[in-house]
Amino acid sequence: MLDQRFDPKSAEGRIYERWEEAGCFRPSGDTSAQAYSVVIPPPNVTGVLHMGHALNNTLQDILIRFERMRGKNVRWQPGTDHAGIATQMVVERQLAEAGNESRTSLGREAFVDRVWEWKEKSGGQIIQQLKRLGASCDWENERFTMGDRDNPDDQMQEAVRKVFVDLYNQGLIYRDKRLVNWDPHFQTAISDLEVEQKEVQGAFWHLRYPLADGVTYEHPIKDEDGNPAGTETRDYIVVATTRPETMLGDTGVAVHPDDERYKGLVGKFVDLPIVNRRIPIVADEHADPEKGSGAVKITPAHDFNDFQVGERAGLQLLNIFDKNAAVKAQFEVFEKTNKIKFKRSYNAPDGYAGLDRYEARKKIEADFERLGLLVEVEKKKVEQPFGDRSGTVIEPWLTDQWYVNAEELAKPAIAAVRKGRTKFVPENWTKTYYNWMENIQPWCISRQLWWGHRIPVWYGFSLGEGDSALAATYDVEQHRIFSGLSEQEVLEKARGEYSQAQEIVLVADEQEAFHLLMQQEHGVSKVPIWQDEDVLDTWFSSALWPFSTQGWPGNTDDLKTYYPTSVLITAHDIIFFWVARMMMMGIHFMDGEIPFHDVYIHALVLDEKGQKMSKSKGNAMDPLELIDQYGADALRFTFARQAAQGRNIRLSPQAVEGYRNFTTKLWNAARFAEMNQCEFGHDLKPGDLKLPLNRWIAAELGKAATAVTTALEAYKFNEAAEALYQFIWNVLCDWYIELIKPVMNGEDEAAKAETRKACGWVIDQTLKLLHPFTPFVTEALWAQTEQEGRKRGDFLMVQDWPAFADAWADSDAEAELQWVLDTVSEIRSTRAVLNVPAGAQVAASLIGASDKVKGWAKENETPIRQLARLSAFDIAAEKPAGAVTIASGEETIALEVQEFITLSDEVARLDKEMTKLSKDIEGTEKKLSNQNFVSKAPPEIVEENRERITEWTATLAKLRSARDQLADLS
RNA sequence: GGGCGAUUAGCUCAGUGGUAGAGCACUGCCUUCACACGGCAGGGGUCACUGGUUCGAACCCAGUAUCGCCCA
Repeated sequence: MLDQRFDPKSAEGRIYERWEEAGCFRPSGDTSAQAYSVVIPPPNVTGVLHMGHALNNTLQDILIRFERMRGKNVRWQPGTDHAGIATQMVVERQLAEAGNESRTSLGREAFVDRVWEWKEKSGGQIIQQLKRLGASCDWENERFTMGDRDNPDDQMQEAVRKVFVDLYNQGLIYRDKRLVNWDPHFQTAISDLEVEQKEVQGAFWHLRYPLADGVTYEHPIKDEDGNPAGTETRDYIVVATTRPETMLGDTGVAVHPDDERYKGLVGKFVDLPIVNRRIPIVADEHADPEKGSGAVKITPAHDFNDFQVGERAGLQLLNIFDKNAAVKAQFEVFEKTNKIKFKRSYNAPDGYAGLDRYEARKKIEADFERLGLLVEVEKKKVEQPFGDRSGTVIEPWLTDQWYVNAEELAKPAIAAVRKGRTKFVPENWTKTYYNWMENIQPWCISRQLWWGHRIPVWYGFSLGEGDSALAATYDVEQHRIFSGLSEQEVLEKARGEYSQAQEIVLVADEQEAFHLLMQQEHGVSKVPIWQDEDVLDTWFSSALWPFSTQGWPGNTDDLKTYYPTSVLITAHDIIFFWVARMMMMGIHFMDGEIPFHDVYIHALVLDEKGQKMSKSKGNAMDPLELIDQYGADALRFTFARQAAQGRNIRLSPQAVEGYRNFTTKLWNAARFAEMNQCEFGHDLKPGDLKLPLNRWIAAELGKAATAVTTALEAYKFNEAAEALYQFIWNVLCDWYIELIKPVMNGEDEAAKAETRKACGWVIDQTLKLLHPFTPFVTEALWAQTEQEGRKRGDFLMVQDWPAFADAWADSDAEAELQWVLDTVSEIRSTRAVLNVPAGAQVAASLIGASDKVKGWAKENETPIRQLARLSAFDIAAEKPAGAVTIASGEETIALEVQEFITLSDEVARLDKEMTKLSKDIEGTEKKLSNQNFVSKAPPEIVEENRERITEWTATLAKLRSARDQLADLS
């Protein structure tokens, strides 16, 4: 006997373990079956399950379970991402908490060891949390983007190295000195995507720059009302800036070429205060005459826009900050002809060296004030770039980094979507994809971190004439570069580059290399080479996920079977970071084959008010708490039910509670079936059922099955969930179970036997259909409804998907039961409107029905009487005196409720119905009298309208006559 | 500045040319033998606005307004 309710808390964990032990999550390996594969968006190894993960993995699991039941050879590839910065941050914080040890005091090797230790111990807790959600991943094939620490030949690592080396050899990865987004907190470069522009309270500093060489000009001025009031002679130009401290690195002032005010100044110079440098005034369209004074200071080495202005105007680049974003003691001057080259350096002005950028800002303001050159400080909201991980303000900084030529790789990736080889669902995301891919910038892939894939590049000095140490070039740009899959390979390459007599020695870094070289006073016999100290952007390895997880660069069976993957399921905030890059890498390295056929972009999960959930806002809901409270099934069904394409999901605990109630409803339907000795675990074929009632529910089940299947094939999770909800609650429970109660309590043993079979079978099929959505409660019911002599055999999750489509369609039974349902509903409604006591048994009769309907009435007399609470349901020739009538088309139902009702209620009921009908009839008549409608609308639509009018008119006539009789009575 | 999207019942949202829907909330009745995490019945909407296309528009087109997100 089933308990009264399902207890998710005690059941879910057990069920999951049994699935896993039985190997239910492994691919079937059936090579004759169609392969279906999905790679999980690998959560950060530091991650904890949040609502986004929960939704994302629920949707994946629904598809995976669905396709598994459909007999496909399914692999859901799980794993985690090493998450460079995030993980390094976690471990650094732990070190700080544990004592005073820092990353740098520990040293690189020891620190990386610590991170691995952390990863083994506490990393990947999110995997356990995914299991609580019910995710049926192929855990035995779990992957980590950093591979196996102890295996130098690890394939995940090899994949990364091979991709880098191949792209380098193809000229698609290159080293360049450019402005990067520098994160002063982590002291690393980050990519454009990792920078968030935020509006913050800031200010505009209006500064006077004195004109050089005694130049003056006439500046238009305005009076108090803002009207032009002539000009004044100025020997200075005013610039406005949000970052006054960067003036130390100014190398020009720009004005708009069409700005009449400054036309005469272009080509002249200003004497830059404090640093006392002469810098030119140039014309450039970047200067906006409407903003501030219309003149802008140009700091090419510390601002992306200024960089471009500098390039156009041929200005020098002046690097004033060190890696902490503090003022350098020595400013470095760079020039760009075709490449940016170091020229010389000179001292920072007195008192500035070592100041943090914000301290420098204060000092600049004070100094300008002192010099009488500060016009005003205007408080203003300004956009500032922040590192998405560190939260600190990003400093544009001139450094050497590694870049991927994304523009080149994007071309085939764009074409693949254009040709429809990869489809976005919903389709409108393709525009977002194109928009970004067609304007893609070089991808900065090097990071000055320790946790990540080390860049497989080694450097050596250029030795120059005579191979003497003194002739060696120590300029970074002159270094020789060796890229290879292994140290072995790199040593080989280096041997080829240097002279035969020299021994190649691997050293730790450039400094050590330098020492080694300097020890060799005469000819160089030992040539040092050292590896690049940087690691790769985390997304570099995630970009390979669809093929690296399947064994590439090996030519494995997995790769052949599961690549390309069937669908990628992810949220839109990751299209650029991940989807686009997988497209680029997949196509490039897999002989032009796309990484996935479909990309399903699901909604973001917001809180009840439509706000993004975040820890800092304190509005984050914990999926695990909801699972504890309502069960994983309830949360999953809520997601499915709300996962309509193209909209965000606002999640409320109330909704989850509602769907928990739904699982309870199902549970109790099964409980009812069990109590009535329904038979589970057998099969039925169309034709096996005789009773219209059973044929009807089989037809309804078939319709639901078709709806669920088509919806899931089209990624319409909400429609699939809705079809199931409706079928289970509104059809199976509200009607079928109520209708079979009289049968079960009746004397007709044959009918009982058939109904027991039908009911058990319908519930079995329902469990299958519902299983992808609510795997736990359905699996529990499957197990607990196993009966003697009818063994379930295997788990529900590996049963065949119901594929009876329309085989059970049965128009006779459907028409009959529809009539029964309508009849019961009409009687109930009339009773309620007339305030007939719910418990009262009243007599009813059917008048004017066709022979067919009379047959239906006889056949279903008992259930109708029970559901509508009738003492009798007879067929009569005419209405009993004083009875209330329900008019519907040709037939009339008379209810003998005189004793319970008041005349006014009945008048009101009739009037209300008549008003509505008259309005409907009028509208339809108007439509039909329109010649254009009759001649141009499809004939079936016209016919439908005609039929409606006929039926409504008949009903209205009956209502009117009932109303007339009432009027007579009163 | 560019792009994408939204606007439908009190709330959250489905609904891509043929009589406006769901869940929740609300109202009335019901301790009916699966379920009160329940049953039955009911109220509630100029489908943001203005034009257009069409026999017919929540749906297609153009514009307006408001709100949101992404990119620069």
